[in-house]
Amino acid sequence: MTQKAPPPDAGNAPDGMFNQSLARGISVLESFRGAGGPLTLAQIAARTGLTRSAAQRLVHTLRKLGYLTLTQDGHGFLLHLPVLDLTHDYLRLNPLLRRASPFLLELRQQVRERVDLSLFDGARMVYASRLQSKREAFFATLVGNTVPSTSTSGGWAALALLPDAEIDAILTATTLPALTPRTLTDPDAIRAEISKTRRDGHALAVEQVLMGEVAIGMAIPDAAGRPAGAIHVAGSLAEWAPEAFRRHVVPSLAEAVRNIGCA
Amino acid sequence: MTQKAPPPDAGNAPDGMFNQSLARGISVLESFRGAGGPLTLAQIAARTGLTRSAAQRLVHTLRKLGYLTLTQDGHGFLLHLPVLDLTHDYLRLNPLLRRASPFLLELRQQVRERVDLSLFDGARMVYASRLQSKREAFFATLVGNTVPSTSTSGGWAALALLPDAEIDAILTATTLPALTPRTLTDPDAIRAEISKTRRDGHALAVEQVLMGEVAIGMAIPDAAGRPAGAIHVAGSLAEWAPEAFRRHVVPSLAEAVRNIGCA
DNA sequence: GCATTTGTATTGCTGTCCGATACGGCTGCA
DNA sequence: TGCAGCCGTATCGGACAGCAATACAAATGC
Repeated sequence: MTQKAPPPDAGNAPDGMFNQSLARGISVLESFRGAGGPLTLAQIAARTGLTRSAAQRLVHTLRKLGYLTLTQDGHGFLLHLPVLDLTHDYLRLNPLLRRASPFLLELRQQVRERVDLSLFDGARMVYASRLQSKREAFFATLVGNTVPSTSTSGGWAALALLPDAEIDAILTATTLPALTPRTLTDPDAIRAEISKTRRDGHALAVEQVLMGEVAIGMAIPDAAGRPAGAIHVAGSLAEWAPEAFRRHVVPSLAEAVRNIGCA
Repeated sequence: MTQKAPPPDAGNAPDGMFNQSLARGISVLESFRGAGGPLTLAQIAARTGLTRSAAQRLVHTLRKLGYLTLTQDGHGFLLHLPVLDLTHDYLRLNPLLRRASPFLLELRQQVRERVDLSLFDGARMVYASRLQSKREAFFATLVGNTVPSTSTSGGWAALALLPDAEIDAILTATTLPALTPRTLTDPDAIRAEISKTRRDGHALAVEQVLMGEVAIGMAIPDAAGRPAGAIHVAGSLAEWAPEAFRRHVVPSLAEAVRNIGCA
């Protein structure tokens, strides 16, 4: 009976166990989301809604801990290396990655195309591992990069495991950005793709994220049957017709997913 | 007065601007370093040196913020997805990566071997970007993975930019693990490699991190001439004799480093 | 079925964090 | 040359947020 209803967070009840200082400090780290470069103290204060004083003290603390650094020209702060230590611990300990890693390598050798593993997080898929990358813009290859669940083969495959009500919630809550001219933005078109995915057991996406790219995704369920993440295999339309790519990839991909089992 | 002996912190000066709660919360995140799996509350408390109560409150807070999660079987806590958001922001904003990324891609196309960028952090090199990986153990390919500066071509190249006194400090402070049977662990042998690197402008490492691997590294200096990071190019000894690999890689690598300039 | 875990919840005291305010060093505009 | 507006930094008394001890339900393992 412990599982009451962890309040939807938004209107948070007075929580006597919540550490405000820690939350504020974390919000300083998060204030770099979407920033275009170093942030000054005033900018951090503005982005977090904190007092200049509070921001100052938290920045000071994070600096002593190594997580923030003053840029070399002294004109602002940036996230610093210890962040990557957390990254490594997260990736290293992630149960899905641990289970999937040997099979990802095997899959990569079989299909000889790019193999990615991304983690399901509602409206977005978060890249956790990219075994190879050829053509892409560099920053798209970075760990932690996200793409809308509605715009990738892996996302479709993950969404296909959810009940329709949840899919609708995601489709309506999110604005659907057109990453390419061919990206599907019509909710019904996306629902249709999810239906196809349910029928076929895998998703096929053509030029949804990047022009010239075809990708096939399959979801990895967790023990409860909900999507934990997905594996994509991506190829070039210059080398593959979509159907040929499907025939090339699906058998190995399906076997990999089967081997991984439930995460 | 109030500022007597804070906690048994590492003998640091009393710092009225230091936010203890934030530091403790971060230490909870860091407590997963080296963990073999999920941690229980008691383990977190033990690893951080916090009271059970304190650990509880901080874990509670980090959970509400999404950074920690209770494992599905309810038997411990793990780092969670928002960590990767910080990762992405860090990588995206890192000045060295921003400068280097186009040239890394170009270099990769020219040499057609694995190209890595790692960041210099004293005794260790931290992987920030791996453009391709063929043979390695999966977890060695993860972002945030570290290798001793003394055991890699990139590390040698970075150390070569430092004054000898600092090199000695690193060599004596660190225990030098033998990652392979051929890893150099004798400080003088490493000093000799650094000398060669200074003479040649690049480092060549054979089977220092992984058997069967040859790697060439060049350092990227910051504005002050200190090492900011290094680029490695790694190939297989099955395909390349070390000297042939050197001739193949060094011209393109040197050009890339020249183009990147000072970070 | 007792002993020891696990995660969770409550409470009164106190010491830590709060935020207004002030300072010195820059940059750039006049 | 000087003022205005940033920058990051430092200080200080008061109050409120976080502290640690303690208790509880549920799961685990003898």
